[in-house]
Amino acid sequence: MQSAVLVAEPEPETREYLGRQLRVDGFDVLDTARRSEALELAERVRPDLVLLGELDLCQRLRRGEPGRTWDRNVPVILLAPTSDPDERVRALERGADDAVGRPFAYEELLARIRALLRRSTASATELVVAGDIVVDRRTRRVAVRDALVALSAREFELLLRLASEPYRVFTKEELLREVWGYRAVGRTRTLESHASRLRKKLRVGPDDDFVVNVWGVGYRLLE
Amino acid sequence: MQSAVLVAEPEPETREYLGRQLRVDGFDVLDTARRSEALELAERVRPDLVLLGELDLCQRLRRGEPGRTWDRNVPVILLAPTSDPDERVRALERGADDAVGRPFAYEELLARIRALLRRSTASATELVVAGDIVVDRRTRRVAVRDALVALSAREFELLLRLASEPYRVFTKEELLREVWGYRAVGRTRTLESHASRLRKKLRVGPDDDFVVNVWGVGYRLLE
DNA sequence: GCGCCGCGCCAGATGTCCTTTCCGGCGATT
DNA sequence: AATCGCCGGAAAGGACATCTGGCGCGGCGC
Repeated sequence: MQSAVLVAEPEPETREYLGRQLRVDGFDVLDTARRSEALELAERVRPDLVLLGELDLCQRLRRGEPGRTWDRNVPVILLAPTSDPDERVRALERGADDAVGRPFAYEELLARIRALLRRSTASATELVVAGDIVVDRRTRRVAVRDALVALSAREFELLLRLASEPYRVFTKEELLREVWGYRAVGRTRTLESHASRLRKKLRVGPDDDFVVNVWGVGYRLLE
Repeated sequence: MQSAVLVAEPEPETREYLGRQLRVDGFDVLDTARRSEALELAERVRPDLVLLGELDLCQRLRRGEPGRTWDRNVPVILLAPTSDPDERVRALERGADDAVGRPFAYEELLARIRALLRRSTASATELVVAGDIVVDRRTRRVAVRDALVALSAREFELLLRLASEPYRVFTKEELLREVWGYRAVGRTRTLESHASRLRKKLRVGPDDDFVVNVWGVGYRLLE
């Protein structure tokens, strides 16, 4: 999933440069030069992170304003006006999560954006997506085209292993070793039986066959 | 409440200086020069934040090690060896939440520590809400759909842990470790009987089942 | 000291899942 | 097309996890 970043920076060249770069790096970018528009966008779009060019906006963003309902807890990084550490300290004390001086190295800013997003969305979800199948390892829930599917413990572990590398073929020995912990060979019927049940449970539409057998080798997820 | 900071820094002068300063600023400080001791302290003391002097420890801290059970999600700030921005980028990419170069300004480091603690304990508010269940950790009162429920100390702690991340599945070992402080495995009956009692007490309506068992794994709050 | 309560633990009952077995059918090879 | 090995699906027994009522202990208030 793409993260939406709001860039509130009055200086046109920097703003456009950041917009371009961040889009290249896979973010949804909204940008504005005006303070009032920044707050309006924060309310309307609810960005995942805000890149601020001005310190006073930081306080307003954190404090909130009457009648406005943006997320006052949104992650914020401030682009301080100079390289003076005091300015970074001031920003951090006024509620910014991070602050970089100018001129800044884009690579470092990008790394800081990613680190902050990582921290603030931690434990939100741990999704493994393979085609139409979504596996949430935190809640251990599985959805096929938004239809929830109830799996047993082994079935879940088996699907998780297959979904971790969709299309790849896993040998039976591999699956028995990694999902069951079996060292010896020969208990393939156990695996086949589970694969069969998993295939059936994942069958939401009539033609669905997500768990695919590869003759003489093993199984894979998705054709 | 004081926050505990683990300072893992091989250079003696820096380590002692940081320890002194941070204590003055109201932190509980543990420090060590040795890597193995840093991991041991992370496990035993469970600090609220780690100040790292070496990059490789960052990865080990995040990845975890067999048999060790510290909080792999603990906030981490790296003291990079020089002022080279690339070193900061590398640290951030390897899982650190923040990175400052050397020499560093203590004031900025302090501000960054505070900002990171602010962000990472943001969810630890007084009122924990999970669906129809409201837990007030200050008064230790619990309400299910506005109906007050009386819980014992352990039941409250168990519910609090479950409610801190509703829908997430907790393994039994995890709950026994985090709620009871047990290290060894095998005392699952104790947990099960508390889970059972908690489930019963939270049952306000006839069909309520907030404490849900996940077969072969553990428990979660809410379906 | 006495009663009450919470806690940890136990054991029987209950329920779920895993494995194995059987059989029919398909794929590959000749 | 025949044969052999491999696989899918269903069903059943056994294995294992879980629920729950109850018991003894220890702490606390009276």
